[in-house]
Amino acid sequence: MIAMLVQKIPCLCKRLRKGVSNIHKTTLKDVATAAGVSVSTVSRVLSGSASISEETCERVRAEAKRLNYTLNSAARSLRCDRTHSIGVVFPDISGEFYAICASAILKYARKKDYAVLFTESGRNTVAEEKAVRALMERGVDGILFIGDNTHDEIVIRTLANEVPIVTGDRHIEGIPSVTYNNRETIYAVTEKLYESGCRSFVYVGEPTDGQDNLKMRNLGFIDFISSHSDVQAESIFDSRFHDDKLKAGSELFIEKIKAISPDAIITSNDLIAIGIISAAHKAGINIPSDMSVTGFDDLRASAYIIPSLSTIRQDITKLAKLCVSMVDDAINQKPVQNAVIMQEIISRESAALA
Amino acid sequence: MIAMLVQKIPCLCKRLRKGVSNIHKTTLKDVATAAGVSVSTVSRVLSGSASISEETCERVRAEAKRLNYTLNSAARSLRCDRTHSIGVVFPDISGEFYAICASAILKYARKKDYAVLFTESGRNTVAEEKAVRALMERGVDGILFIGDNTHDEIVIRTLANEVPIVTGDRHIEGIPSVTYNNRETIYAVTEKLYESGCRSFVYVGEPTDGQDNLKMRNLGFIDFISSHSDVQAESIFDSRFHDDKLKAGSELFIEKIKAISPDAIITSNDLIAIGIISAAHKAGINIPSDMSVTGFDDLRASAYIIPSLSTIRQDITKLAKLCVSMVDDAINQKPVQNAVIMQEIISRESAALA
DNA sequence: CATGCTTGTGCAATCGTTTGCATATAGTGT
DNA sequence: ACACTATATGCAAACGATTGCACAAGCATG
Repeated sequence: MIAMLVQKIPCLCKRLRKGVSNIHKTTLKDVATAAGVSVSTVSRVLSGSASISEETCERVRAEAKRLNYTLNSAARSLRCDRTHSIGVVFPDISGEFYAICASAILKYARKKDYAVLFTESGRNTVAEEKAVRALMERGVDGILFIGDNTHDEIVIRTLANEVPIVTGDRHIEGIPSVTYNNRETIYAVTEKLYESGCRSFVYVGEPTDGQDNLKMRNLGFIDFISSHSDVQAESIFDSRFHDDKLKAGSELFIEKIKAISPDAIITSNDLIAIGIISAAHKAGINIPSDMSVTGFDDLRASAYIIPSLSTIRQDITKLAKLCVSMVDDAINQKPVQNAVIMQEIISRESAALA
Repeated sequence: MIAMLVQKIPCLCKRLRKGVSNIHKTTLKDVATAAGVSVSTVSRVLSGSASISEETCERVRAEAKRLNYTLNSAARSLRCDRTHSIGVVFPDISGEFYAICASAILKYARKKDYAVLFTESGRNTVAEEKAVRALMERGVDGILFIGDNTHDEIVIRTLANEVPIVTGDRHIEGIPSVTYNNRETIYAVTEKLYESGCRSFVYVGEPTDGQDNLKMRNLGFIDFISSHSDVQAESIFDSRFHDDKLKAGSELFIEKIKAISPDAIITSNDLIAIGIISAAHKAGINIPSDMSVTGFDDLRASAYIIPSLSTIRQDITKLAKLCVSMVDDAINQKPVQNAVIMQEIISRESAALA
């Protein structure tokens, strides 16, 4: 009986609007009627876009408040072709770096009155394209791509013709971006280790396919090594890091690094470093007296683990702030300029980098 | 000259629409013209909402694809009074728990074709109200409140009359919720420590004002203690944990816990536990031989720190999945039922909980 | 007093989609 | 051949906010 009734109702929309939940949302029209003026006047009062007499203004505002008027932003978006929202594409929002970045983006976006639509690419081209398509359907005013991306630049380039785009922690020629000086920093770290006496090094990181940051970090290492003939060095790229960096770091140590037994291990990530330290500890190897280990990111816990981790800090808040402000500028047709943020070397117990 | 020109243009919207960036977005009308049918037919084909001849369908779909048609969801929202989006309010999205939760929400929401609008309350009533207001303006179909909240229940209760609401990791009488069994779990943890020989305990956590989870955790502790006369126990609530749990844990240890020197420390958070362990290590106190320490949350790094942390795992993915599915049900007027998720005790090196 | 400017307000079109209703054509049963 | 249904399509009215244009009233200038 009830099933039949439901089936007979032809229009889901109408049903929802007028049907079961009949909380009528106050519209401009309601306010206009209540205040005895036209809809246009109310609109102008509330947006402050024209000269309206003080008296009318007050009456309208009072009624709007009394009736608990809430703007219908779908209507505004339709009319103005502007949603006041930005889309953000992360590889995966759950990592500490991206989570902090997301939080900061939210903060700065709110200051500029943008709503934020987050999506995850899951480091998967197909998923990312779908996510971006959804963002475009939602009519975001601009899109932020944060972090490494496995997918083709061409997608972003094409997209850039339709909507303002800014990339964070990544650079694509011709697209506004905010990046870090990865190469120089790793060079400096290697140099500091050298100065403190290390002569054999292992660089450990994820495979660098298509990820410029990781490439740059390794290049910084190579830069130093190739200009110093008295050192031994090796780079290990392991795809297991894509999944669980901590576990992979641990496994990698047991399999390979222990045999090489270098003076210092430079990693591209704190989690990898923590995994290695954990495995080294179990193997009876002391960090840093037997071997130095450096991380990358300065995770919140890195200062508190034992031994505390020497690492590289990236100012994530600055990245977020710059990204939001750049995409805002791009949306408003203002000129934008690429930015590079300097990383900071943090010396703690696991390696002497002072 | 140019400045004058810009000033003379009266309508920002029109300017944006027809002006500088004149990329005309394909509409139903364009597709209709191209396919030689009416707008309604195109709409029906693309939404599959009515019987349309196979031939017409194909022609329309082909044209839509050729012209790269993208739905204007503002228009649809306006017409149907439904945005297919949900709002999510977090205290702060950058913590590991919330970040993982956000990621999972994104995943399940996408499966049900919802866009997600995240906001942060910053544990601040005023900010939260503003955030919620923004969500309402955007016309979200439902709202998820995740995590502890400092603000008044009344706000949520009032809101619940306007829009479907589900709370995650928190319960408010009369509002659908997904929660964890905090009280029982901490009871069980205390019991296990007791069984392994501990007789003096310190419970360490944030002040529990208005945060039921924290209250429940401490109550589980109290439950056990008050039913066993042969133990010594104390609860310490420290407001410094609101800021930097790691650092505060460390300071608290040095100031107080060291003097008490209990057999076991039960904390309400992994970070607090890590801070304490770090300080204990510096003070020459061995965990767990001198003192057991338990955490709460099972952060990713907790298995890899030294000593590895015994803690309590909450299935965050399950929480997210249930929340999304419940709010979806609520939106579609289906009945919803509160859910409680069981926590899991993880025994590692820092305390014997097996 | 005629003209022009300023200020305050309303009318009505518009944004792109959805959908109730009308209609046209084809097919079925008697 | 007639009525009747099913299928396929179009027409036009909404949804709520914005804004160009029109216009009225008030005021100042020559």
